[in-house]
Amino acid sequence: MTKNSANTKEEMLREFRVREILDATYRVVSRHGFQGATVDRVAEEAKIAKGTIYLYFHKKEELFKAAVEQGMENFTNQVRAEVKEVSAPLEKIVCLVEVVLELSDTNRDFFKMLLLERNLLAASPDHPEASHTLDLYLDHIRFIEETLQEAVDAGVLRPHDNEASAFALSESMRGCFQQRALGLTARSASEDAEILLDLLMHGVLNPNYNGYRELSS
Amino acid sequence: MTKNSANTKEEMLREFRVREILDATYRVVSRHGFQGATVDRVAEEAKIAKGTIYLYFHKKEELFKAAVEQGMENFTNQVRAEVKEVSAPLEKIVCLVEVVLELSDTNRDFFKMLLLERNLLAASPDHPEASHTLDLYLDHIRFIEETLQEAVDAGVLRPHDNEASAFALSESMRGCFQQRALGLTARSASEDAEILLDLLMHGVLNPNYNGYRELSS
Amino acid sequence: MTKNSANTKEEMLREFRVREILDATYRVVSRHGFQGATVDRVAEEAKIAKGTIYLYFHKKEELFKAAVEQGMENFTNQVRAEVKEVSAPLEKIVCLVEVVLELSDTNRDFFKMLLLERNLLAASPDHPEASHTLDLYLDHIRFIEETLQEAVDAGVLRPHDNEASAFALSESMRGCFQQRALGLTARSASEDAEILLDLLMHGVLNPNYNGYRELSS
Amino acid sequence: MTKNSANTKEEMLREFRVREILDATYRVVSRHGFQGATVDRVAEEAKIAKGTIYLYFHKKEELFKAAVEQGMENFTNQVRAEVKEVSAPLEKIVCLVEVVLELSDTNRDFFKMLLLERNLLAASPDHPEASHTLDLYLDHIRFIEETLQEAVDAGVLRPHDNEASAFALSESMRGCFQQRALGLTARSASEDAEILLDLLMHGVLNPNYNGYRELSS
DNA sequence: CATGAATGAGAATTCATTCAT
DNA sequence: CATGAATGAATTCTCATTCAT
Repeated sequence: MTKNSANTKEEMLREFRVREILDATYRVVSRHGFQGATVDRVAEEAKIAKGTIYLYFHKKEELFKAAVEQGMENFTNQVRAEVKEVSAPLEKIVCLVEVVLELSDTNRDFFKMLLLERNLLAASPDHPEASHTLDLYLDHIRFIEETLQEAVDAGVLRPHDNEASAFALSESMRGCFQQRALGLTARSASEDAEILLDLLMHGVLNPNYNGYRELSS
Repeated sequence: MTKNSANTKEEMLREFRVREILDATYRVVSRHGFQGATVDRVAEEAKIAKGTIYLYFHKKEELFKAAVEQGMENFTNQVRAEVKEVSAPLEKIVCLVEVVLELSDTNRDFFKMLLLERNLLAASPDHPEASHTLDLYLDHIRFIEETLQEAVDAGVLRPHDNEASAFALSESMRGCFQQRALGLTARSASEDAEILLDLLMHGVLNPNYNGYRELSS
Repeated sequence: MTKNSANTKEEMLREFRVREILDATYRVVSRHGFQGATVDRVAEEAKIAKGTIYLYFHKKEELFKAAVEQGMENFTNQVRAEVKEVSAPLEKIVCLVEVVLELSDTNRDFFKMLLLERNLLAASPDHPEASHTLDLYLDHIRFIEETLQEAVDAGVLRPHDNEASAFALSESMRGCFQQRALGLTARSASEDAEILLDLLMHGVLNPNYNGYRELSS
Repeated sequence: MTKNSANTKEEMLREFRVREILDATYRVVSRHGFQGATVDRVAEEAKIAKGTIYLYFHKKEELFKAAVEQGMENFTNQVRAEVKEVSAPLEKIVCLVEVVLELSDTNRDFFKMLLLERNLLAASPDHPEASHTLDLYLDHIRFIEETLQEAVDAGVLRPHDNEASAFALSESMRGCFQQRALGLTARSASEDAEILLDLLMHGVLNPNYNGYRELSS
């Protein structure tokens, strides 16, 4: 027990330091992008010595990977929490899209860097499949997939390839955010949400048109 | 006339060199990613001296920007050419999706780097709106938009926000390619095309479900 | 207090390093001239890593500017100190000329490079008037000017354009040193001093000649 | 004879080319300084190919040495020519000072670079005594010396160390020009000439002061 | 543990010089 | 002779990482 609490105390201190460093990294990346984010700058931002960072992260890449993953976890956890509040399957989907677009907007600076400059591979380019960052991304996709599946099970959505639509939805939302981050659109997050949902739900085919038979099996 | 042909010869030589260098860049990026792509490596790959590269590109960034833009142009031009062969509006859309997914697959290594690691801003981070790279991306989106519009005009697709669906489609295709590039799916490009088209056309809503009224305007 | 002394210790270490680097620079310049003085050579001479130099000087130019200015300051401070020892106005001038010529001789290698190869503008070519190096030069001139003025005030020298004679004297001394540095004369520094002083004091006109009236206002 | 005239024709072409290149060098140095003067720029300015320069000058240093020497020769030749027009010994000296200062002013850009940035050694740093550039400088000094000597012979100037006063005068004039090139004075060239001549002729000692005896032998 | 000075492997860029055409 | 594309050695500067205090 004593040892355990000692561990716990040390663990807490450690976690506190790690959090401080990651937050500093987060801010540095928001300001300078990943390219301009150096260990020096992170140390300065965190007001600790450069060497201290290496007590908690062995490699620079590890630090940035952790920062990215913390950012993604914060993001996906918030999305999950919000969606969990809703019970109706369809409402859940609506909520998901709205929350994703709004949250992206809130953390815009960091996400801008994350989505536009960084990638899921950088941390382990040779073994992409082993990347924890990738796992987080896939977990998020899976959550979308499950949310869609619930709606299918409830008969709200037609049966279809959930995984594919989850990917498509996720990337479409990413595209919407990218547009705004690049200043290419004046739409608000909620307007984007509405448009995307309409597209996802109804598709673009004219209901009065009957010539698509041969293409859709 | 003589002078003119001499000029042409020099021009051709120059273009040839530029092409050689860009191709080497292309290969180096495919192999090492943008992060690992140094001028030294490009020179070695092109089997020319490092200084020679600087005769054709003033800055490293210029070289990589040109390589990216050449890659994008090749890609979009091929897409346009293929789509142009088709006349029926709906078939055009089908063709577009299939060609994009198949072409991505063909140039997989470079596109993998381009889509996952690179961004549209790197070359001119302070004036994103002025980036030619971004223009190429937007031209591509606009082409998709027009293709969709033709189908709307023909009554095949319902009237809707073309631009948004163009973005969504483009990003969804990008997501599909990303999945394959990361080894996350066993589906073929044409299977992906079929699924994406089905999603785009019909959406996911169950036609027998009537509760979405309040959400769809 | 503790913090203060800690600061002092760090300050001292820093100053020590800076001094070491400047001394190495000094030696490298003496041996290779400014043209041949590279950061690599300075690092090697100082027996430190190249990167270390950049901890203390942001740019190569800054390093060399500092070395030049340190050299000039050492020089002018020594001149002032020696002249201060003397009180009689005329003796002061004699002392100044002797000390300048002798000191130049002592630091011959560095001054050779400084006077022959370097210029007062190099560090800030676009804003020569803002150069601290130039200020140091002008301070030196002003000191000579003041020393002359004292003698004028004492009635030892006739009233005349002090600034012009200060410049002329300074440049004449520079010329003397240059001669010796180039191996063009066998005279000693003190012989040069005597000759220059005679020239400065009496001019070259034959006192028995009366035809210069119309030229001298 | 034929061979001779052929030689002559070739010689003339050669000299013409050399002159063109040197003039271009002259202009490039005036504009960019010696540091910024590259072979590329000279070739561009002369509107010839870079390689052509190497047909006439084996090394870059040789080219710049020749340019400097041509500049100095033009300068000293003009000074000599003007002084030669005058016959009275004293007037000759006056003329010399005036012409030097005015000519410097006329070719200010080049001389600014020459005097402030360049040195007499650069072309042959290891064997300064062997430098032709140095010879030209010394010839100039000797000319001043002779001009002074004539005045001594005529009884206008008192007997004194001509060489030393020639050096002092030359360097004082150089100092005057430097002041103007650096924007440190508003005086005109002829005002400078007058002041310098007064200094040279009469020195600065107060004629009514008798305490300098022990210093002047 | 924390520090931050020192390190040195790299990376980009320049430019004098050569040489095949 | 003239050309100018190609070369590659040389140089500046950066920054992740280490380690003595």
